[in-house]
Formats: sequence, C-alpha cells, structure tokens
Amino acid sequence: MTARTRRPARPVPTDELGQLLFDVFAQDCPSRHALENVTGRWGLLALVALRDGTARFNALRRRVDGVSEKMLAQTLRTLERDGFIHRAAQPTIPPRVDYTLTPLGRETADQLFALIQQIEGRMPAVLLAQSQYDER
Amino acid sequence: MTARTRRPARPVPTDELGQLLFDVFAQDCPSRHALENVTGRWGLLALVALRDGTARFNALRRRVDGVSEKMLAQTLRTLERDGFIHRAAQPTIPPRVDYTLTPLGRETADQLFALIQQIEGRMPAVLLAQSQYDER
DNA sequence: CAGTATCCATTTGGATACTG
DNA sequence: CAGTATCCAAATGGATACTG
Repeated sequence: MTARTRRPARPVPTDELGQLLFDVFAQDCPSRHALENVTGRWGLLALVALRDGTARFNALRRRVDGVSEKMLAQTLRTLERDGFIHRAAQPTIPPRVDYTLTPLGRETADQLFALIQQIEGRMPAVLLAQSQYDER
Repeated sequence: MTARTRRPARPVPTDELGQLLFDVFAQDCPSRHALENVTGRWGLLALVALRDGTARFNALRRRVDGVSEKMLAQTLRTLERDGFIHRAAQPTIPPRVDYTLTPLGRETADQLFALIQQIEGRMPAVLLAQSQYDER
C-alpha cells in the first residue's frame, strides 16, 4: 500500500492528557480501518452470520451468498487479526476449522444486526425514494 | 456494471403470502445494496457527519477527511436517491447546496453512530489483538 | 461554491487450478 | 475440507482541468 499524499498526513491525534484519540473522521486513524473491516461488504455479513453460533468455512461460504473463497478467507483473517472472531483449526484429515465470535465480535455483530434490522424494516421507504428519484 | 454469473441469480424472494423479503444474505437483494451504500467507506462517515445538522458540500468534504470531490458527490447522490439525505440547492451565484438527514437518515445515522462509539471504545482491545496476531 | 469530465493508477474481486 | 496461488477483469478512487 502506498502512502496517500493528498494532505500532509496527520499524526495519530492525542488529547491534552496524551491519550490516544480514535477519531474515525481522521484519515489513517486506526478506528477507521477497524470500522471498515467490520462494515465492509463481507465482514459485516460474516460477523452477523456467526451470531447463530460456530460455523465452518464452507458453511459460512454458503450462508454469505456470493462471496468467493478468496474474499472469505481474506475477510476472516482480518477479523481474526482484529480480535472479532476466533479460529480453531483441528489438525485432522480432512481439516476442520471452526469460526466463532469473540465477546468483542458478539458486541459488534449485535450492533450490526440492529442496523440490518432497521434497514430491512425501512426498505419499502427506500424503494419508494428510489423510484421517486428516478422519475426525473 | 455487468451481471455476476457465479450462480443463477435468484429472483427477489417472496414468502408464502407473496410479500417481498429483504434478506441481506441473498445476493442482489435490494436491502444488501442499500446496506452497502450506508455502511460504505464514505456513506457511513457522511451520514454520521450530518447528525450535527445541515452541512454544505465543502464543509462535508473538510469533515470527512480524505474523501475526493468525485467520491463525495457520488456518495451523496446515492444516499439522496435512497432517501437518507435531502439535498437543497439554491439557484444563486455562487451556488449553495445544503444537505440534511431525512428522518430515515437520522435513524440510520444514529445506528451507525452507536456502532462507531462501540468500536472506538474497544480500540485498545483491537490494537492488542492485532499485535498479538502479528507476533507469529 | 458546487460540482462534472477525463484520465489513469491502484485495488478489489472472481475463475481456475492446485495442495495437505 | 479448507484453504493458497495465479492470473486477469472490473470497480474504485484520486489528480487535474473545467463550468455555470
């Protein structure tokens, strides 16, 4: 990844007490990256799918309609790295890997689920707005 | 945008009563698209920025650090089309355009804000998980 | 000020083939 | 089964220039 140069990169901001601030509006702030992983196209669906309990790789792949092996593997690795999911690989043949939410992951997945519920419930309004916008 | 052909595209699903179902796990379901616009890199930040009240184009651009004119314009248009924000253009010179959240947009922005708060509050845990993952 | 248009670099993502 | 590796197509996104 190359550095962006549009603006002089801010240092990670600290407040008067010298504590780290995680301002998601600031470019390159760690919270922005974490948030993007979690709200990203596949991260969001994977986390919410895991609210139902442990799942194996191919089960997740079937649940999250349209994800490729590559992207699911990549997504799960990032979520594991950030501490949202736990990966348990049995050294058997054939291999078996179980993915589960960590406590942090569950908190986040619950937030995401609330968001999804809200959007799904309001879809009629969204579709209406779209058709009104389009006839012009 | 070309059609994806990985699987035969499902029809938009209906339940036994013939009502539309908005299952975000299903590829090409309208709720998935709406959700992606709202949780996308810039859509999320634009919506949350507008919780503070009406803002003009360049004010938003300054608030959402790192967004280009092109992407902000594109993002705002999509959010307007989906009914999350309202765009009020004064036909003056110089032009002045005010963006505000619709009631739907406010509900959604509040959900997103809760998510951001949760993630920002847990960033120490995320950074710890990352460093533990990386030393291996 | 609030955009649009164009061009180009980077990134994302999918299909396919392969491995332990 | 659970991936990785490779290759290539498509989407994303930024810099720049321009307009009413």
